[in-house]
Formats: sequence, C-alpha cells, structure tokens
Amino acid sequence: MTHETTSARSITVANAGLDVLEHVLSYYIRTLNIAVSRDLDDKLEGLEVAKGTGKITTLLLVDRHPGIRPSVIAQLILRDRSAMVRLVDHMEEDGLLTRKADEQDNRAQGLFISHKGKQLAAQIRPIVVKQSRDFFSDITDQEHRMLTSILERTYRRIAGLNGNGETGR
Amino acid sequence: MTHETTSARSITVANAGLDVLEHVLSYYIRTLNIAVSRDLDDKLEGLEVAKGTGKITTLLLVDRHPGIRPSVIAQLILRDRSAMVRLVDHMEEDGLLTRKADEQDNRAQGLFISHKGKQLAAQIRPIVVKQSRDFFSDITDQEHRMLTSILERTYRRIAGLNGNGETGR
DNA sequence: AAAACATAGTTGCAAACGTCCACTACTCGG
DNA sequence: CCGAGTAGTGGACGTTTGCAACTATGTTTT
Repeated sequence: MTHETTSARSITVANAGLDVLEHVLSYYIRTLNIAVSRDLDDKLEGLEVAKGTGKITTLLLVDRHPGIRPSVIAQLILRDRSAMVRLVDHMEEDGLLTRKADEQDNRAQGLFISHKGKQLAAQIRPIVVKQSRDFFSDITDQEHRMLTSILERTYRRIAGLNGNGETGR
Repeated sequence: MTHETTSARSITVANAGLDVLEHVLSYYIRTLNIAVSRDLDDKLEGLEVAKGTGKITTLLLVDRHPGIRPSVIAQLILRDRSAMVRLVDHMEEDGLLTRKADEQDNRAQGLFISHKGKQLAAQIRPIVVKQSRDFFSDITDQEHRMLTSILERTYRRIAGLNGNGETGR
C-alpha cells in the first residue's frame, strides 16, 4: 500500500512519532540506559571502573559490607555468577579488592576492599551521584526523588530484596 | 563504619544496603534496563526482533513512516550509523523491510516495510506495551504515566527531538 | 553414614554488540 | 569549481553476556 507519496525527506528526527513506544516506559528505560551509561563512562574516564554498572556497584558494596560474597553482589546487580567472577577477577587485578576464603563455609569467599579501592570508592561516590543528577537536568529534584523511589520498588522486587527471593533470571 | 560485628554470612541480598546508589536514579535505570530487556526478550522469543531495542523501534518506525532514513532512526535510538547499517542488513535479510535509494538525494535511502514486516509490527505492538506494563506491575497506572512522561522529557532532549517540528536541515 | 541434592565459585565457548575509523559517493553553499 | 558536510558502508576491535559443564563443598534424606 503506502510507498510513494510520503516524501522521505520530510521525516525528520523532530517530527517522527515513536508509534506506541512513545508511551512505553520500558522503551525509555532501555534507551535512556544507553545514553546515561555512555555519559557516566565519560565522567569516569580513566578511573578503573568505567564501563558497566557492575564495577561501581561492586566497589561500593564491598566497601560498605566487608566480607560480602560475590554471589550476593551478583544477585543485586542482576548478573549471573560467572559474570561476577570475571568482574572480581578484574577488580582484584586492579588491586581494588581481595578475596578471602570464608572460614565457616569453604565453598564461599568474602570480598574485602583494599586501600586503593577505598580511596577510589570515596572518589567515585560524589561523581556517580552528581552524574545522575546532571544527566536528568530537566527533571526537578522532586521528580527525581519520586522516580527513584518508584523505580526502587520494582528493582527491589526483581532483585529479591523484599520478602523472599525469586531469581528472576 | 559497619564491619566487624557483621559476619560475612549475615550480609544477604535482603539486608545489603546499596550505599549511595540507593538514591541514584541512573543506577535504577541501568540495572532495571538489563532486567526489563531480558524479560522483553523472553516475551518476544522467536519473533525475529528479540535482543536490543534497535530492531523493535526500527520496525515500528519504518511501519509508521514509510521511507524514513536509517540515519534518522539511528539518532532516535541513540546509535551510530554503522550500527544502524547492520541492523538494517539483518532486518532486510529477514525480509522485514527493504531499502530504496532516495530519488531526490542519491546518498540517502529510504526504508520501507514489507508485508511480513507489517504483520510482525502489528503482532509486536500489543506485546511491547503489555510487557512494559506487566513488568512494572507494582507501579500504579498513574505512576506509570508519570514516569513515562518525565523520562520522555529527558529522552527528547538527548535524542534532539525537542521543540520545533521542522528544523531546517 | 551414604546417597542425593543444592550452592559457590570457576572456566571455556560463542554470540551479540557497540565503537572507532577510514572510505566512497553525493549534495550544497559560496 | 572547490571545500565542507552528510549518508551509507565495511572492517577491526574490544567488551560484555549467557550458557553449560565441572569442582568442591555443604545440607538433607533415607
């Protein structure tokens, strides 16, 4: 049917409707994700934790909860254990943290932050917070808080931070 | 400083605080993204448009705007042109759309949906909408609308589709 | 106490992207 | 006509991610 009349050049970024996606939350989450991730990477350039939510979250979690286990972090960042292993490998190589076998449970291990890791964590915290705030510059503080708390709800369910846990893989 | 009393095994998914990330919108965007993407992939399993926001958006855009150019779509989905080329390659191979050289501008091309593509688009629309709604099941309709429109604001700025409709190109 | 089952970490493999960069073809303004 | 900018393409890389299989260890059953 339609294929000739609509002059292609009239379809610009500014006037192209997104079809149903315009009202689909997941579309914005998915798209904004790539933008916000890119932006964050820039802000973190050179800091050994660029790329991926994983490193940052892991660093902060280990700093905050000495002895936390890889598998727990994996659940929180929604990755599988194998991905987690590599993450820890890298971070250990970079001297940000260390593994220590758990004394009670020999198959488990605990993660501990290094001095260098601690400093990096301290350095990163303000950057991460500010980045998020700056990125969503056209959102009021109130809206920002609201979004955060609403999304937190879904996140907690998915990650199993609520009642009991499902793995939501 | 929380640490000694906290034996490693007591740090569970349920009680591990996320440090500053707890109040960082971008953290939720980034993390939820991977969950929502996985979920969507499941719902779309087998449908030739699984994986990545790109295919779906492209399909719907081409269906909606016959003759739209790859570069325009690229801007909307926040990818670079080369990524777009491959996307179109695949979709053309799959018989979802076709390229046609633009008559006015020989360096450009227009994308047109195929019959198969049109059917797929029709099939996908409800799924995508429902998926988003279902995924964020613990959010009220009103909140969902609010989130969508707030995020849309940021998206539009990022993608450069603000204000005026036809910025002379 | 042995067997069966579950959990933590690990590794290999392979698919899927995204990014950077260079290159061609073409348009347009001056 | 020239120079600048744009559209599409292709190649090479480096990463990330997911799956499946495997080990070691812990827990539960019978």
